[in-house]
Amino acid sequence: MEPAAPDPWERRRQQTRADILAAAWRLAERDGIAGLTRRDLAREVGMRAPSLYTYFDSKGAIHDAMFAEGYRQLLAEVEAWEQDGWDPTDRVGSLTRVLEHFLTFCQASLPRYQLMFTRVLPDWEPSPEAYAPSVEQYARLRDRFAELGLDDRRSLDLWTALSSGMAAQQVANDPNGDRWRVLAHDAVAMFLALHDRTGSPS
Amino acid sequence: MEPAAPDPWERRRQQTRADILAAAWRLAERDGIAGLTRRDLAREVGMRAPSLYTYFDSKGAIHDAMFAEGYRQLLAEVEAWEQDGWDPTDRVGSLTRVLEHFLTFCQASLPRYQLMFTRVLPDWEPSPEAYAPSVEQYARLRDRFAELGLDDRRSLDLWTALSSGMAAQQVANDPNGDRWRVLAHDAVAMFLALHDRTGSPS
DNA sequence: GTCTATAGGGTGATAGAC
DNA sequence: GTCTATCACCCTATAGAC
Repeated sequence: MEPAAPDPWERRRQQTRADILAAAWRLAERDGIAGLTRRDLAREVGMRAPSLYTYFDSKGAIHDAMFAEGYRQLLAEVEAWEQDGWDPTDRVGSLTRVLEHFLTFCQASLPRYQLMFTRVLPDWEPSPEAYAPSVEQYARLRDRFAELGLDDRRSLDLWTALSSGMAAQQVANDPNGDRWRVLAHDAVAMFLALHDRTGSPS
Repeated sequence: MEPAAPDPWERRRQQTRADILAAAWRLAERDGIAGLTRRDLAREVGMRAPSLYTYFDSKGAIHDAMFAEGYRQLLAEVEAWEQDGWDPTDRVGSLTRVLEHFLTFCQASLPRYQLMFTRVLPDWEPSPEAYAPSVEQYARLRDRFAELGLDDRRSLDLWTALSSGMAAQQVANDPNGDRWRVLAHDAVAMFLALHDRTGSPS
């Protein structure tokens, strides 16, 4: 993200920031994303709480960085999924694989899921900069749907509701299982059946 | 809920509890469900914060009471919806009306929606007693689906994912509009199309 | 630059006087 | 039952030593 700075001071600063973020994810896995406190985080990296201000202006800035990191990871995984198995002539198979991968991604880290897709943090919302990758993700989805011949907003809205709903149910009610993930194929089949009959939602 | 107690002291106590709950909903509408504090709540009912402990053992107990109240309201509305317009011979129409009503219910009060269906409160989850009406609600849904000939868990899981996902999208992205609510008919049509073709999800 | 120490304002919760 | 006083914890932020 940041331009490569040959400045060794800047390099060290970025390294420390990365260390702090890694520690933040560790603590979030342990205590929940909302249980992350500056004191704990500082202790985890061997600092005192005020020293974190050198690297992050506020607690919100830490959440911003984690949020952006989550979307970078999602974007990277989406590219990998598409590399392996995206086929516009096989709509059912392609969408099913994407949905299954998405659910797996959500299950892989509960705090990451909560941070990216829910509003568990009452006093924080992503800054516009942190939000940008999320918008990019949506634009990418729209392009892929256009490839499949699904280019109306209603179809996309129905898909986001379906996929986000399945993720929410899976994470909340069967976090370590596959109760909803195994329904991915059915979900995609019914979604596409609607469009195959009428061309687009009535 | 509580057994009718002719004891006037107990009556007055229940009245005060009801007053506190009403004030809690007022403040939650104004400040968000997570912005509800005991000090504000006490001031709203003309008390000091510690006095609330006479009526609610903890802040969680207040959320419990609000949660249970929300499900009592939902149950009452569901019965009204079924009174007016439930017809097992018209599956598309019946489910569409239920879904539209459900989305309207979710939009009617953001704090109620968040309390009942999301986990915006990091340090609270409903007690088993408060959770009971939620289980009852699910059992009722299962019965109604059985009436429609949809009696397998997979169908029910797909439906909960679809309906909760639509509610989440509507509330989060178009809280005062109908962007997802107008898709209710399409959602139900595609859901039932899957079952009409195969009898049940493959 | 990085740290210690500390301040000021929130929160939920409790002890004990009245 | 209701109050005052207080505790423990969290947050943000700053002054000043090293």
